[in-house]
Order: sequence, then structure tokens, then C-alpha cells
Amino acid sequence: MTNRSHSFRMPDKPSLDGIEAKWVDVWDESGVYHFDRTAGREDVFSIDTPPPTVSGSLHIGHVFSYTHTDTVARFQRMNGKAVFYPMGWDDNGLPTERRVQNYYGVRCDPSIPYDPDFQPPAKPDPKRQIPISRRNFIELCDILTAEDEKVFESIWRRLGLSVDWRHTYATIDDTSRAAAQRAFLRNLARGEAYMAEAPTLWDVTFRTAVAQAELEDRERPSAYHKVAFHKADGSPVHIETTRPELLPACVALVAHPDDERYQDLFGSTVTTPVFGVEVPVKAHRLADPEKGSGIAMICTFGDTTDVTWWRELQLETRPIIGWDGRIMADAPQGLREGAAREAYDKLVGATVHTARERMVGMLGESGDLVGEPTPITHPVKFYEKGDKPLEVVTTRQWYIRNGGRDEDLRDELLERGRELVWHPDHMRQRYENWVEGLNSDWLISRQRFFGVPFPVWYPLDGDGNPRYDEPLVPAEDQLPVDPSSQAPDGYTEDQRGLPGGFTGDPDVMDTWATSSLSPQIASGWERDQDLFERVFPMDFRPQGQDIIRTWLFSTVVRAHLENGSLPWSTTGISGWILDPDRKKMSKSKGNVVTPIAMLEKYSSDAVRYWAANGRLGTDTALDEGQMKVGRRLSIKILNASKFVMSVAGEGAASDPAQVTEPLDRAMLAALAEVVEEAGTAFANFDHTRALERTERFFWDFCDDYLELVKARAYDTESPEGASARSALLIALGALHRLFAPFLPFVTEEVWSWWQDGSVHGQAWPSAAEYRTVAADGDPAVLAVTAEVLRDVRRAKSEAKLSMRAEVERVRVAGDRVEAVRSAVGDLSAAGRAAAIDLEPVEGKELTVEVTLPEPEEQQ
RNA sequence: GGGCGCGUAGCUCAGUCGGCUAGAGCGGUUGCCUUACAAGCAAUAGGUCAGGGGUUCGAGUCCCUUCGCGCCCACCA
Repeated sequence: MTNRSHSFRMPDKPSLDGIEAKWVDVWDESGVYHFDRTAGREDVFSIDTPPPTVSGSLHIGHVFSYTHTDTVARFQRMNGKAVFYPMGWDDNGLPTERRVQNYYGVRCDPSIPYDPDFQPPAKPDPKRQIPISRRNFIELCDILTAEDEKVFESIWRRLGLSVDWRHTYATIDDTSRAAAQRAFLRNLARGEAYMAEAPTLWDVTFRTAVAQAELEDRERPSAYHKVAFHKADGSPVHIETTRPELLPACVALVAHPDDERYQDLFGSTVTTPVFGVEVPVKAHRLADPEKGSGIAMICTFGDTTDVTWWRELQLETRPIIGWDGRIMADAPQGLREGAAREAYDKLVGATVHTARERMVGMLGESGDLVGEPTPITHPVKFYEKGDKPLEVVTTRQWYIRNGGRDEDLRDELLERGRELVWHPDHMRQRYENWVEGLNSDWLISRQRFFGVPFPVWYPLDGDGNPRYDEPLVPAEDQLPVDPSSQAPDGYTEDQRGLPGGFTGDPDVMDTWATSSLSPQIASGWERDQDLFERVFPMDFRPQGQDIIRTWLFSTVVRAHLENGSLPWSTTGISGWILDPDRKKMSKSKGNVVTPIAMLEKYSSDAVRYWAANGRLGTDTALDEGQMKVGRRLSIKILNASKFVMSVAGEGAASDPAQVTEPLDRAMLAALAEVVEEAGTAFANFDHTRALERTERFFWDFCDDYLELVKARAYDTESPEGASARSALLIALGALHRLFAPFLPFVTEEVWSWWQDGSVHGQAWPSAAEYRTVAADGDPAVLAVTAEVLRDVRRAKSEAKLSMRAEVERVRVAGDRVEAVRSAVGDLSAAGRAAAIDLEPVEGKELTVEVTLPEPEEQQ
């Protein structure tokens, strides 16, 4: 706080028009949001910004949560921290592939050679996608994502995010690929990553394996089919199944060991209907006597429970569903001859759906289908991005240990979850539920094209078979590598695919395998050690509640394994955006609102105001009404600032020593409280409370204090006038800074009318300083005086008079009248009251009696 | 089946350690061209704090319970 005199440069007609474009450019040139690389770790506040998926469209939900983070970033910056606020772009993986396919009308066919002259069709035909090579496809991905990133960046800038745009990354760029490959190689070296051939949940549309974290249940119609198996004597054993088409894949029946009905069957065999394959009857605790007939058929594989039974009971394997989701041409063992083969051949090549119909037909003919199928609906596992039910297919995949098969690691990760500070705290439950429910390690390989390739090759033996147990890996300084176009050390490219040569691992990593390293990637891990030491582990991870099990958990796993620490100390989980009908907004529901129109209609600050009113973890409805309020607040800040400056007059001082009047001191005492509360709230990631307190104070400041003191403030002769002017300017300087995290554009605008430099580079106001200026100031003086003023206004309003109407007399009585005594002059001026009587009465509530002139005297 | 959150004015929401007569904004109503702001200002009506029970001098707040809404996890014949 300085006691210098000010000059004012405010316009006659303040306006919000065009302030976004104006200040975005100024900020970019001045570098006010640049990270100070000389700051030590304790002076840094670092943010692990969620990299938005650039292939999707930005929607209002993004604006919501990114605004929350930005208000905290701006507070921390004003609070003296060097804020490390990078931005990432998630352009990895399936969403980009799909967008490129649709945008250009192409599809990737890895068997096609690269065409350096390829040009995408001018008019893409979505029904006839042109097959192109993997390299051509990836080039198109790069082109399109670069364009998408530009669009995103311009929206973020317009929203006023105080990102340091020199620090950006993309999840598919060289840095990220190198980091993902380096982390993987280290996981591999430490035994945390491993390859296994095992039954895997498989999406038949995308033809890729998917991880537990990417599953979701969907209710689907189905039907119980009651099917007869046969004992040796020909008598039937009835099972119920929703998947009769898997009958040729049946390897056993299973019932609960205590189930009375099946005791004599355990240890014996039965034959499958139609195919006549002999399968054992086994006992297992997971079989539920209540379900169906209490005895189930086990197939390889209908679901994950089948996998458990198959593994624990050491059953045979009869796979019948191929990677494309159709019944494979090769009949499984036991069905390769005779009638069984004949029946199986009727299913070959069919989709699951068709195979089911045919199987039901065959069961009907053989008389083994009992009664009609009973329709039910039941939950079925889907890949979250897919639209066909998942199958279970045996494939070779890479995994990273995540505690799914290891109690000790699981406990360590649960402990990390408890170490982490959560806002709101109850979100930790989601993490614990998830970690406690893990049933497998993290499957990170995907059979896709656009992604980070595994940095691994395999030697080929004399017959040309890969030696999976002897993977060849690059040195870290060679990263990133593409094993499909580069040869490993010791080999040359012409040995690719030949016996005695080598082959590259064909898969790419799950997108989370890269984004789980976002703190390391952004912090310069193994790339810029100086930066890394200043910002890692990071301070804050903002993110959505829907990706706790994926992004948050996997990031904790990677940092725990690689760095032996949490990746950040605090996480803030934002809520959903609901449309005005309180439905969750999502692309699939088609109720997504894009932010541009809102920003244009209400201004960026107004949209930010709406967002800032949503607390972390709380679902918030899209409410244009709040944006209108935000716009009104912004305009009010323009007008009130202009007014204070014009009242103060050119050359006015904001001199603490001049603040002598009790009413002015009362206002500053109240301000000190607000500054204190807002700062504390912000430090605790409670931006909503900080805004609410600031806003409350500001409206009271405008409605009451400003009205009370404006007459006095015009008086340039007396010390009382100087007291008001200094207090007004001191409060204005505080208000501009208190609002700056929320309304960066309008606060910068008004700041520029009377101060040098950016408001966003200023120190957060100090409660202690205002307390010192307020000295013996008692907030009650302002509060009670305002209360009396309100009574005067009410009297005029009820008499349907203008607020300008003269008042003959105001009589104030009660136990708090002394608080008003020092402000009688201001009260008289603001209320246009000729006389004000004060009557102290101990123990009596304040009463205000307003005497208005007779109506005829008003003429 | 296990767990989490929510339910306060017509609407959207605050309400911090249990403590004045339960608050705000929007919307409604009644007024006001008032020397910053009519995209403004002033005033005003509107409440069984989901229901029931309990603890307490005192409960929107703590405990039990019922109902409703939303979500997470697990199950998946």
C-alpha cells in the first residue's frame, strides 16, 4: 500500500466489449504468466493440468473445471508463488484415430506400404474409407491434431487461463513418447512390467484388448435358455445359460460344493448336447445354488468368471471366438470329427448373434432345449468406447503391476491414497473402492496404430518364431524408437521378419500408459533435471471424478514405482456439469453446450463467474442466469471503479495516514476480514468461498459505503473528505486484486486505469495492512449505519417516493445507536435527512422512525 | 451385495466447532430517470431446513431410522 497520489485514465463509457482480445495480447507480450525458473521448490506451485482430448470438442464442462484451477493458480501467483502451469494435449489413441477416419475418410491398413505422395480425398466418403498405410495414417493424425490444438489454445486464452504457453506438451510428441518408453523400460527392468499370454477382455469392433479400468456395465436384454446335458445313463442334467452359442466351447459344468442336488455328479462326466463332448462336473465355491438350476456350464470363455474357473480347476481350452468376434473356422479339440464337426461348421464365420440363433435351432432339433427361453435383462461388460459386448480372447499382452495380484503393492498404493490430500475429501473413497476391487494387473498393450509403440523387438528363431522370452530393448538415449521401422542394435533392417532376424513388437501402449506420466512429462523428467527438481512432485492435480480409477490411479502407480513418491500432494476433483434439466452433460446424450457462444454472449469473466460458483466435487447445472449475474458484476466493477476514481479526483492520494473517520476505518476493518477469509479459503482450494466473501463485501461497499461517503468524499477542503478518498482508493486497490483470480479481464482493465503493470502480477492484499490502517475501526459502525440507511430507504419506498426525497427527521433509538453517532453526517447526506436524533436505550433493539414531509410539501 | 454424496424459498445454491429472528442470487411483486451504473437502483413477499425418532439448555447442523435422487465398486449361469 503506497501513499502516493494517483492519476486516473478511465474512459467515459466503460465497456466489456473487446477486453478479452485486448488483454490476451498484452499478457502474451508481457509474459506475466511465465514460470520463474529461478524459484526453488518451496517457492513453486506446480499444476498437473489435465490434457484435454483435442480430437473431441471442447464443451462447457471443460470451461467449468479449468476455471477452478485457474482461480487457484492466479491466487497462488499473487500469493508469491512461482506458478508452474503447463498445458498438455491428449492426442493419443483411439479418439484421434476415429476422428482422422471420419475427417479424412480413410482407415489404417498396416499391410499397405507407405505412399509419400498420398493426399486425402477432398470429399471424404464415410461409407467408403480409403485404406492407407500406418505411416500415412499417423501423418494425418499429426496434421489434424496440430490444427485441433490451435483451436483449443485460442479458446483457453480467451477464457483467460493463466497458463505458461511456453510449457506445452502433446501425449504423442517425441518427448511424451520417449518418457512413456523410458518409464516402460524401467518398469520392465525392475520386473514391474511383464508379458503374458492369457484370456483377455477383447473388443471385437476395435479388435483390441481393453483394461479393467476401461470397462463399464450396460443393461442388455438377454434370455435364459434351459439346456439338457446328459449323464452316462442318458438322463439329463439341466443348466441355464444366456449364451447357448458357446456350447461348443464348453469345458465343464460347475456347482457349489455344498449343493445337495449335485453331490453324486461331482467327479463324473456328462456330455454336451448336439456336440456330444464329454466334460467333467466340478465343484467350486463361486457357483451360486440360487442361480438358474444351480449348475453352470463353463466355456472358454464367456466371461471373467469362466476364466477364474478355468484357471482354478485347470480345465481344457476350447476357444471358438476369434479376434473379429466371429466363430473361428478351426474347431476346438473334441469337435473336429463326425457329427460334432458337422454341427460346428454350421456356426463357423457367424457373429455371436447369428451363432446364437443357429445354436438354439440345433438344440431345438435335438430336443435338448427345454421350454422357451426366458427373457431377462442383465448387465453386460462393454469397453467404455465400444458398442458391442466384450468377448474374452486369449492373447499375448503387456501388463504393469498395479496391486491387482499383489497384496503388498496394493497396500502401498492404498497408503498413497491416504497420503494424498483430496478436495473434496470423500473422493478418496472412490480411489479406495477401486484399488480394493482390482482383480488383475494393468493391461497396457493395445492392438492399435496411433499410439506409443512398445520399445521392444524379438529375435526370430530358425523357424521364424519370435523369442518372446528374450526381448531386445534400446538404450534410453535412443528413445523414442519405432520398432516397426527401426532395427534393434546388432541387426539391420533387411533382417526384419526373417528366420534368425528380428521382429518389432506390433502393439502400442494404452493411452493411460502415457498420460499416467503427465507429471513427469511436464516436469522435464530425465530431460531437464533442473526444472524437474523445482516442480516435482507437483502441488496440484485437478481432474474429473470419472477418471479416478484411470488417470489418477495410474499416475499414482507410475510415480510410486518410478519416483517412490506421490506425483502431487493434493488433488481437486471437479463435479459434473448438468444441463438445465439436471442431466449429466455428455456427448452421447447430445446435450453438450459449446463454450464459444457463451463467452461471446456474456463475456469470459461472466462465464468464469458462473464456473467459479461451483465447488469442487459438486455437480453444477449450466445456468445462464449466473452468467448474466457475472456480467452484471463485471459491469458493476467497471462503473464503481470509474466512480471512485472520479470522486477521488485527479491527484488523489491513497494515504493510510489520512484515514481518520470511524466509518472509513469500519469499512477497512471489514475489508481486512474479507481479505483474510478469502486468502484462507483459496489456500484451502475453496475458491467458491473466496468469491462469495469478496462479492458480498463488494455489493455492500457499493450499496452502502459508497452512498454514505460520496458527499463527504467530494469535499476537498476537509480532512474528513481526504479520509473518505483515501479509504475509497485503498479499498478499490484491494477489490481489484480480490476479484482478479475470478474476473481477470475486467480487473486488469480497471487496474490499468490507475496502476502500472498487471494486476495479475501483484501481491495478494494483506489483511494485516488493512487492520493497521483501520486501527480502532469497528465494523459495527458501518453495519449499523447501513441498517439505518436501509430503514430510511424503506420509508421512502413505501411512500412511493424517489430516493432523492427529503426527510424531515430520523429518530434512531436502541442500544446500538452509539455506533451511528460518528457517521451522522454521512447518514444525513445519503438519506437527505434534515435532522437525525439518537436516543441510546440500554437493552433495546434498534428502532428507526422516519418522518417524511406531508405530501403537499413535496410538490 | 458393499460404499459415497445429496435433499434448505418457485429455481440455483450458501449455511465453517451445535449458539441471535435460517441467508444470498435469480425469478415474482411494488416503486424510483437517483450527478457511477435503467444491461441500473431501492424496497418487499416467499421456509414444516425430505419424513419420523433421539441426544442437548439449545439441532438445518450430531446420532438412529424411513423415503427420494445421483454416483462409485462388486456380482454377471
